[in-house]
Amino acid sequence: MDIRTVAHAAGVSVATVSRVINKVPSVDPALAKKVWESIQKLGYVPNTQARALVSGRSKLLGVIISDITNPFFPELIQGFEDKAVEVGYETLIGSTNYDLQRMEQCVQRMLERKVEGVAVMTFGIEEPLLDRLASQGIPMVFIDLAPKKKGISTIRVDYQKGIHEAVQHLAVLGHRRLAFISGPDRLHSAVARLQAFRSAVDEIGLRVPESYIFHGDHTVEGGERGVDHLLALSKPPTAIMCSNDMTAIGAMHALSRAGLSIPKDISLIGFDDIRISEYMLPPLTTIRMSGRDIAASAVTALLDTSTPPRDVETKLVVRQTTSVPAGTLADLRKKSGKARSR
Amino acid sequence: MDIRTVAHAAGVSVATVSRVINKVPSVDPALAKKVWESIQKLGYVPNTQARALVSGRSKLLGVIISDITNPFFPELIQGFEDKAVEVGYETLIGSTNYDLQRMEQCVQRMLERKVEGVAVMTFGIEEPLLDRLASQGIPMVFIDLAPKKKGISTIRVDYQKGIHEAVQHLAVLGHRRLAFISGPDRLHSAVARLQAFRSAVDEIGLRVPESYIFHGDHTVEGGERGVDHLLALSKPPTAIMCSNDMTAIGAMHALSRAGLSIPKDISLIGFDDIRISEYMLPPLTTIRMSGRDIAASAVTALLDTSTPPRDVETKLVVRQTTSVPAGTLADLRKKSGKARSR
DNA sequence: ATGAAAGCGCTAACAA
DNA sequence: TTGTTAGCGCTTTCAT
Repeated sequence: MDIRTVAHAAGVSVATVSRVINKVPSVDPALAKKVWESIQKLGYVPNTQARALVSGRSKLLGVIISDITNPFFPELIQGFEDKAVEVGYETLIGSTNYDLQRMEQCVQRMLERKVEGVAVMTFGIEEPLLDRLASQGIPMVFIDLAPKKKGISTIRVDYQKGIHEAVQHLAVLGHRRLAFISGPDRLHSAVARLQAFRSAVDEIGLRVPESYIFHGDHTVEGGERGVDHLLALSKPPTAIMCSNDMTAIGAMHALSRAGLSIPKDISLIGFDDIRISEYMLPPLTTIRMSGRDIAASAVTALLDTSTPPRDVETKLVVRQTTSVPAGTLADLRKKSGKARSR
Repeated sequence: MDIRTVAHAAGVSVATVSRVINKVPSVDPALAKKVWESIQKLGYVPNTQARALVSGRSKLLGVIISDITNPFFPELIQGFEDKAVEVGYETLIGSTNYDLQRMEQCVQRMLERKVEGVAVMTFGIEEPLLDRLASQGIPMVFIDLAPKKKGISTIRVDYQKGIHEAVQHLAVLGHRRLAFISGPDRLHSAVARLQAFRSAVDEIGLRVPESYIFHGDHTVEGGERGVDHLLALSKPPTAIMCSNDMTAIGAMHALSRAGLSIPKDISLIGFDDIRISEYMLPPLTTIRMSGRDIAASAVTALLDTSTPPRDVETKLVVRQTTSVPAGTLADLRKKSGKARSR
């Protein structure tokens, strides 16, 4: 069952069938109709491999992510896939699991399948792997960090804005002891978030002791460990910002395990605004960065290497994990003589 | 840069290069070494499309899921992919978004890419689509529901066990008014869960009024609506079981919005045990069904059509969203004269 | 053990 | 507008 079968059934040449399938305008509508009918009747499905082989176009786009289990990535993938399908492409997903060897496998697979572009949405990539991609002239797109090579574009995320808003928000509430649970250092976007935090804090004249910066790993476990560390300090922070929502969720868990209530005893802010955050109890205040936007930008960038992708913004979404610091409340209580506020 | 280039560089024929790549044992080790060196030096990558075209084997397995945004599915995909890579296959993911048209597109894509098997991990599939797959002799695997055709296998999930345990657990705590927020009716696995609930409840001689059965849709929103409905009843339930964890999470949210505390005022049990459930506040009591197990089973079933896949079990994981019903507590309080228990 | 050559199913250049 | 035909890069007989 191939294109010849259809050609024969419709009484035309294979070239005509090919033209019909590819919607080449020059074909006689009557003939086209006949061909479509044969296709329908025979249940013919063109063989993508053959098409790709001869045309040199795989119609395949790769995305490399680190951990499909972090809800941020499915959202991103969904956005990527939606956009890709929209422009007639398919998506090859590679999940590295933060493992270098798997990353290598991913790249190899992408190469073998002759993808027409790959979006690297993970902690950097080894130089040699990158070169292999680059040497095949495959367009690439990165988040934040962009090795300066042609064919490589970067989606810049304005971490500053959202993080600045968050720090302001905390400062206005009266917090002076702000901590930060960061992501893995090798992950550029994590480093950028930490930097943004540092500069935002600087700006309002606050000093953050190094012990208030905990190096996590963007997992719930990292968040838990971060809180354990922070709580063990002689003077714990009154507010914690996290490098991503998964970390914040882990933090909530550890905080609650420690018998602390959020936001009464301690304020918490996440980053990403994954869908589940809104449904945490209490709903998580976080900084929104749209995975879908990033993904859509990525697809566009891969297909049109000439126009640089537009930046992605971040912004604070205030929900219910932030309030005035415990001390303030205690003072208020004493002053007003009420046993319980609220 | 193709197989000929390598052949030339190594001073052998293309056939030999092909044999080396495919590890055909008959090749002279010395020659093989030379070929590998050339491959290395040239950075040659075999073209999958060409290989697939000539060999008729795409080394591609498809998974169709309904909603990549529901954390259960990424976990499943991860399991599928891990297993697939292990046996030398790649994964083509199709997300239908509960949309029939997208389901059709998915099937079409799978057909075009000549997948060697597809796992349908979503609410059924339209008969004609199934026939298209079947007519190409593509092995399929389903969860629960198995259209009786050859080449189609089924992974049976023992919903009974876990749900039975859950109902028992609730009954032992003293709950008599059990409600259920189900999933979409067209989704067979959802219907099976509801049935298991009904039979488990029957077994302990409880009667569940129809108003206690809310038809949700496996999303957080569905869970919220379910709770809204249940709370509006003149005699609301004291415990709610949900057809999946996302529903339970939505329910937690709505309950908390209504000012009810979990599990003091109402007990809640989910289904799936997605990773985030453990991190909810309070941690969600739920019924575990391993997506990874299902996925691994699915891959095995697709590659070996003769051996039927083994069943997947479910089991209750007690965390902190269940306790004695509010009434009981109130009685206890009165009797003991304490203002607050705990 | 190795090589020569015939396609796999399709597209695209060229001819008619 | 339609048809003929030469490959795309590879695997796999069939010879050697």
